[in-house]
Amino acid sequence: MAARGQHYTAARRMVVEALASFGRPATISELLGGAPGLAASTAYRNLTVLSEAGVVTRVSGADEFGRFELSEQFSGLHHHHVVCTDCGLVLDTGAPPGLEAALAETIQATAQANGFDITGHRLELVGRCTSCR
Amino acid sequence: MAARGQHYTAARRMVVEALASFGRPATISELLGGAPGLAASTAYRNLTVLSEAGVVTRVSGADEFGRFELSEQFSGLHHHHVVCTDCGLVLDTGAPPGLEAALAETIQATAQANGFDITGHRLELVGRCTSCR
DNA sequence: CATAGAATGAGAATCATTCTCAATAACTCT
DNA sequence: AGAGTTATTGAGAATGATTCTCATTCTATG
Repeated sequence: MAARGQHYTAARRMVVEALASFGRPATISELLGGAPGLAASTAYRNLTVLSEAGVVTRVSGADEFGRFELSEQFSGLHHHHVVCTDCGLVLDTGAPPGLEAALAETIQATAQANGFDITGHRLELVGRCTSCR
Repeated sequence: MAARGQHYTAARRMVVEALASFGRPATISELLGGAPGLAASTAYRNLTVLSEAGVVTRVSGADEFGRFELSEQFSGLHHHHVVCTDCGLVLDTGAPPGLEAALAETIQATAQANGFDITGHRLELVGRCTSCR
C-alpha cells in the first residue's frame, strides 16, 4: 500500500475490517451498515483503491449490486461462490483439489485457443438458498 | 413463449436474432447497434421477459454493464466464458468433459454443505485479451 | 512544526436501467 | 373479416447505484 504512495487510513481500515467480519462477499449497503460514520463516497473510492492495490476483490452475483470481499491472499484460502438466484445472497465455498486440477488443464487449453493471458478464474454455483426455497 | 401468454413479436425476434449473430455475450448498446429502430426501453423489457422465459441468459463480466446471450438450449452447447479484466470483453469457450465431471462432484458436495438447491454453474476464466496485452 | 501530497465528506452529476402511460399490435371468438 | 380483449411498444420521466467535484482535513516526512 505504502509502495503505491497511498496511506492505510482509518477509513480504509474500517472497510477492510468490516469486510473481514462478514466472511462472505458484502454489498455496499451492508458495508456501510458495518462501518458506522463512513461516507458512501469514501467507501466507493476506497473500494476502488483497495481493489487496484489487490487487497479487495469485486464479486458479481445474480443481482445488479456490486459485492466485495477480501482478496484470497488476505482472507486465507482460494475459494468459490454459491449464488442465490432469488435474493442474490453470495456465500463462500471450498475449492476441491480435484476440481482445481481439472481447471488448470482447462485454463491451459483456453489460453492457447483464445490468445488470452489468463490470470485467474471464478466459479459460481447458482441455485436457491435455504430461505428462498 | 405462447405457453406463458406472451407473443413472439418483431421486436423480440430482433433481440434474439441480434444476440444470435454476435456469438458472444453482448451489452445493451451492442444490441441496440445490431437492431436498428429498437427502443432502449423495449430492449430492456424484452431482455427481462426472454430471460424469464429461459430464452436468454444474463452474464456478468468484469465491468458493470449487463451482458446477454442466448441460453444454452437455444445456442447449442454448454460453455463457459473468458473475461478480459481490462476492456470487459467476454468470449465463449468450451466445457471439457473432465472439468464437468469434477464440477458435478463439487456441486453435489456444496449443495449438502450449504443447503442450496443448485441448478447450474458459471465458470469465468479471467485475464487479458489479445488487444489489451 | 511546516509543507506537500493524499484522503475525506457532502452533495451534485452521471448513466444504466426501470417505470409510466397513451397509442398500437396481436391473438380469440364468432 | 370485425369486435373485443390482452399484450406490446416507444418516448420520456424517474430511479438508484456509482462516480465526480471541491473545499477542508489528515499523513508522512524533512
